[in-house]
Amino acid sequence: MSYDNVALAEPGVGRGRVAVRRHARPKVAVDTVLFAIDQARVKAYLVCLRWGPSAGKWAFPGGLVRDGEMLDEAARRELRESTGLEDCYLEQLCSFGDPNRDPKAHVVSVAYLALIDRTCAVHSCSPKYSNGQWFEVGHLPELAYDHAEIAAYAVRRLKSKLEYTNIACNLLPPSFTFAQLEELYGIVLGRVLDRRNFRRRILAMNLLKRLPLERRGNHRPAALYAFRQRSLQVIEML
Amino acid sequence: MSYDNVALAEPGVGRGRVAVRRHARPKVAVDTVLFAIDQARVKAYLVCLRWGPSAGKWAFPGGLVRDGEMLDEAARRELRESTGLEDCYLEQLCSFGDPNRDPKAHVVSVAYLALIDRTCAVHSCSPKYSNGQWFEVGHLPELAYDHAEIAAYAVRRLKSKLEYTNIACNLLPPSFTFAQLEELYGIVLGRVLDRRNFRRRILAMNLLKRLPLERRGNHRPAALYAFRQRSLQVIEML
DNA sequence: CCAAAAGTGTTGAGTATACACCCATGA
DNA sequence: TCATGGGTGTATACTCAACACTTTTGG
Repeated sequence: MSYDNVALAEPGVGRGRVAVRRHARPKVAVDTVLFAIDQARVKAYLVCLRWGPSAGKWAFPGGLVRDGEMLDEAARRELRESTGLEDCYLEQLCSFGDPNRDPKAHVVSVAYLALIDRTCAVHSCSPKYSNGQWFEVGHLPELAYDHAEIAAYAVRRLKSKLEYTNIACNLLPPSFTFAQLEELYGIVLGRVLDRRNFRRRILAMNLLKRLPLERRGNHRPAALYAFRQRSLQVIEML
Repeated sequence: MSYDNVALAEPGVGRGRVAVRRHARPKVAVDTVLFAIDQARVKAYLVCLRWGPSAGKWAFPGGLVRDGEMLDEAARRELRESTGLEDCYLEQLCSFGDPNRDPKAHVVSVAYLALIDRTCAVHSCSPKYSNGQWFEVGHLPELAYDHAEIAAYAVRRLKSKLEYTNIACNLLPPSFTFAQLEELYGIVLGRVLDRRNFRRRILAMNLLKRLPLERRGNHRPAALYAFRQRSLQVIEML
């Protein structure tokens, strides 16, 4: 590819033009869709932009990638600055590069999906933003840039990964009951699941280990489970 | 996100440093993995780099995205310049952003997957490259940058999409026999398929229409089929 | 009439779904 | 003892995989 010589090598592009262009290359940003389950709803964390032409609009936290920085490092850094989260599940979604997606400049955004197990884990909000808040997915406010598209993509990805990976472990506390797990699946997939069949299916995947503990409450105690691995595990379904 | 103010808003980064950084932002490139089936093998098109520290190494065709250019436009342009292809299936894979992936500069690459139905559709080779050639996937030469990783990702994506979309239509001529289709699946998936079961499965997906034509040859004539749609169609498997 | 590839059905195993009752606990 | 949620088994429909012979054509 020889990136450095590309402009010279491109047929039909004069040298004079190249010189001008050198400093008008697209920038790279990351934007992170952070999801958590709260009150039986999938929620996404949005920040309210303080500056620029989109000031006052809501968006996913993000920002420019620094020179020498890995993409996911950038995503983690922006997320930390906007939410105080030190560590969470993070996965790249897709890149969005419409030159008009940001009215001010050509910014290519690499979108990320992040998951945490409780909304209250989010504390601080960067001075970059005037506000930060959880919104129910499906009732998001009007979003800046092309973030509505990013949101739709993230929801689709979450749903599909729930079906063939152990990704759910990032939306639940370290130990949980089957009822909690089933509720999570029901909420995200948007349909009720048969308790017996659900339990069988999940156990067949062998993702869980039963803990020698029970959750005690007002009623019959419920066995607690944990995921065997917290790292992403894909279920083969040949 | 307010991209423009991000540097100022970042805590712990002094203003002096920011000024220096402004012109050292990562660049954006696209790299395209072009596949075709040839002689019962999956092949990928590689170009040999002429300039830069990786000169002499093979890589997927690609280059920097221009200001104001859509990502897929950039991928198509680079592909056109390197292969002469005017139009083909193109889909975004993933972005690769390791700052050390290119020894010369921090370049974030958005990888693309491209498919054509015959290797001989590739003609020209940009003066940017010293050579261009088809290689059997699985016997690729040593690749520049992180292109080996990109190659692995592209192969995985192709295999999985073959199973639940009509993507195969981009690897076949407009009309084809069931034997050709079955051969294609066998080659890409790397295993032999039962002819009767394969036919049943494919017909159940309802992706094909039977043409009122036959391919005549030395033996019994074979019915010709075509895909109903050439646009990407995802099969729901609830 | 022979070789070569095209085309076609059935059976059995395993998997997924639908469904209802008993259990353990705290109040 | 009752209300509440936790936990389990079975019968059936369906899907998927395995498998072999007949047909059509050109030479």
